[in-house]
Amino acid sequence: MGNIIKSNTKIISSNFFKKSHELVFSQLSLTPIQHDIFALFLARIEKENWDNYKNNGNLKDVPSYEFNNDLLSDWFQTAKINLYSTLKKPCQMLASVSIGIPMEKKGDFQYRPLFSDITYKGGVLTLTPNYKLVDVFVGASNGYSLISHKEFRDLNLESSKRLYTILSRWRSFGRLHPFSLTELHGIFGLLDERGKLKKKTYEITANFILRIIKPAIKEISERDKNIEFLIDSQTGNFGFKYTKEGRKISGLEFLFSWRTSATKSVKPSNEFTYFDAVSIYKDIMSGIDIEYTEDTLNYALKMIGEMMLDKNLDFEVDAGAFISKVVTLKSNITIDQ
DNA sequence: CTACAAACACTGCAAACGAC
DNA sequence: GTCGTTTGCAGTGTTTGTAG
Repeated sequence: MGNIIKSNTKIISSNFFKKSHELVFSQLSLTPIQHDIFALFLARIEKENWDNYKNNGNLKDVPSYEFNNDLLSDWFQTAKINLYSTLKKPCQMLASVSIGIPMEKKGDFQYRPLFSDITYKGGVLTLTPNYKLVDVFVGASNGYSLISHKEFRDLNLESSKRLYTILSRWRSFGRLHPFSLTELHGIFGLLDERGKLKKKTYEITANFILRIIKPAIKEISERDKNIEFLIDSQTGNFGFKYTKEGRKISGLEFLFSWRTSATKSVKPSNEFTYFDAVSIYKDIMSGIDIEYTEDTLNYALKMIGEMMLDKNLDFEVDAGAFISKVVTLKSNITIDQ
């Protein structure tokens, strides 16, 4: 095989992995362990691994990612001797999992397999992603969720992992707008390519709340002490509040607050990289409702000149529009305080 | 390290029941 | 009757134990 990204360290160096906006909202069903395998891959993938392939289009330059059993044992919180049992079934299924790509035209659909190859041999797991999904994996256009992988792995329920991803997306933003039921169905991976519910159980809202929302909130609150869920004083519901049309539940709002914001906890602002600035630029320009610290905004402003000169970016940098948005965001910060 | 199987936990579904 | 809640059951996924 061609371009193997070796696990040159026995640990994943960052505390976080990035999940692109496209991935978060794509149609993809995974079991809890499959989520962890996928997270392992996302924690290791870097845009630069794909430079050769992108330049010459040669499939031999599509990277594979290797993980040794020390790392795997830590990642899956199981003794090395159990790795085979832990990984076999989930990997076997994962090799045929495909992702539904959102299409412009209604009635069209497209699926692509996530991985082209998954091998476990001599205690080494090798993941070869589908080269057609690079942009989805590295998040070419939109923002991303910055997810603390330790807590993500600690969550046992699939729904917890999904909710945690969403809450991480708004980590520096205290209050998230209420979601409609349809939006929630999408977030929890319950919709097919036509936007219909895949599982008819969840047409009944109560089942959805009882089997998905409540357990997810409960588990996250137990595992991550950095997040605090609040009790809805009217109903006593823990961590969420209904929005209703008449007496029918039409959506809900998660009631939570992060004790630390991602921008503060990832690294101090003097350690921001150029890549962080690009991500911040994309987030702000796509109009996603995030609350930034003043340091963050200042840093992104400082890098805008460099971004304009960067020929590798796959989008046009509009410095004027960006600066005016940042000025507005900065004035909001001072109003709030 | 690999293989399989039993025990256990979770998910999806349906049906019964209660509040309005 | 409609919508929300609770409960039981069967199928699937995960964990743990045993053996080669």
